[in-house]
Amino acid sequence: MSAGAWPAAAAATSAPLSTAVRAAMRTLGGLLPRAHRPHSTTAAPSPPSHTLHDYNRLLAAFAQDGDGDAALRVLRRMRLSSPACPPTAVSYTAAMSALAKGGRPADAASLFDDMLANGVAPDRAAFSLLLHVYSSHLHLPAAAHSVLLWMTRLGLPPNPIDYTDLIFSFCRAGRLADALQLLDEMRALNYPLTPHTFAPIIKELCDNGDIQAAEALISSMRCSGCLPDVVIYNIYIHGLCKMGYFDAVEQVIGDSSRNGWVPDAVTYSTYVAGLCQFGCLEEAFRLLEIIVEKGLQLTVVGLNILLDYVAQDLDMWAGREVLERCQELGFVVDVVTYNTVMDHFSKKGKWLRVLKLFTDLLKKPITPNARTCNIFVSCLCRAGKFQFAKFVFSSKGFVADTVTCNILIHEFYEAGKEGELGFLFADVNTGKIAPDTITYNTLVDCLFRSGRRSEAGNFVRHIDNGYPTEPVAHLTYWLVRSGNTREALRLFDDIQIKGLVLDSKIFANVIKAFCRKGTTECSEMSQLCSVLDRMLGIG
DNA sequence: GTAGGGTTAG
Repeated sequence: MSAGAWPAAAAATSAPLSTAVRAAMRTLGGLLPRAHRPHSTTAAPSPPSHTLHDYNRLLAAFAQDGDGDAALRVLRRMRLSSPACPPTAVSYTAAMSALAKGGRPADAASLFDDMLANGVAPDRAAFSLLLHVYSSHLHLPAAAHSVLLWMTRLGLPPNPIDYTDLIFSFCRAGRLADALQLLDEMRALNYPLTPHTFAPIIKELCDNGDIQAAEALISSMRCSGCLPDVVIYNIYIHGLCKMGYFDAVEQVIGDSSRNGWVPDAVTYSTYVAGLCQFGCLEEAFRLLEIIVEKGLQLTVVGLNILLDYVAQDLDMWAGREVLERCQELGFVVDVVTYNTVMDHFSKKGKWLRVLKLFTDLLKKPITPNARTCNIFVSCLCRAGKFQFAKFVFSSKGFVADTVTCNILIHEFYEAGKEGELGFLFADVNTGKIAPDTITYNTLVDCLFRSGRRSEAGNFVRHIDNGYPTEPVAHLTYWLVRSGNTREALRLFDDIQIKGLVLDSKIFANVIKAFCRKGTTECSEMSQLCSVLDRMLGIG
């Protein structure tokens, strides 16, 4: 290997080296790129030959770091070094693990094939990892299941964790029957069952609204000696909340100590969020008091959900009170909390309050994100502070994205200031911001509403390869609403002449527009009928 | 290497 091969890759990896990698590198000094070697005035010693153990240690360290490229280089080095040190199943497994952890699960799976092609027999751990990659990373439970059968045939019996992995994967794919069959197999094999095995099954049952089956399975756990823990009950409580069965939630929590578990912050946050979603804010607040009395907190997600509903259903000032109270109580708040509160103030037109929150945020160890910036810009526009918005947009450190672009287009058009959008389109034209379908929809709406009907039509004709569904649906809506139904029909002709299909979204908008017009004139009704005929393919 | 609640901007 050339001396230059590594440093470039090493420089590209900005993450600091982990202790594990450093330790392994000390052993393998000769493998290091020059850039990584400690400065030494003496000549480098001739590279020692490395043992399999050394290589595997290094691979294990790269696996921990998720550095797939480095692991692959080590494998190559093992094969090509002289004397050769052929990688074993352990080496391949570590490299697969590095690839999977580094976000390259497909490469990890194909490395398994390389191992076979190189005549190396996979061991149980290699099969387990392959099964894990298929089930958890690639979301391919059927492939993972075939790995399970394959290893069984080879006399390398899958362990309870392999089964649990696969059950999880089947459940996530909605294949409950397959998951239940595996559970039966585990029982038949007398494998120990843990809450980990049941959790995904109970979740799937709850997601399907099958509360009775979930409850029955939890009872069977109690009988079989696998005591359900707080995670199992939290999944169940979430299922109950989604159905609005709050009496049952009370009962499950009331029975908790008898059933040997203790409700935690997730239990109560789930319950609070459930109450909010059903509009039971008073109950949510009562519960909040109980949580505080118990010395527990809401999780930050739970708090954010509560704040969102409080601001929507009561008012923002109540939201602010809740926020302040929670901060007094030492509840953790995060950037989403701030975004939520800022957005609600923004919608109430309290831009100074938003500015205050934004500056408060900057003083805290919380980093604003793209949403924070967009909420801020949108708030300034809503308050008519267009110069301020432009200033923020072009400030250093402000990273505008497509959403910023959509906000600005919408707001500037609303205010009749579309002529000032040059600063924005400069960034779009240079490719700094990529427009998306919402950008196009927004532009169609804005063009039409500012009276530029034919421009809107031309625009839709020229986007992408012509007539993308959503902008067409928006244009259709406005045409019908403004009484230009015939023009909408001509638009449909043009689209169909081009060989394109009229999407149901387009017709949905036609109907919506007619409903909004609220007109019952005969001529209009016959036009609506001809549109409906088109929709049904009989026109 | 495995299970829970999952919120905010156009």
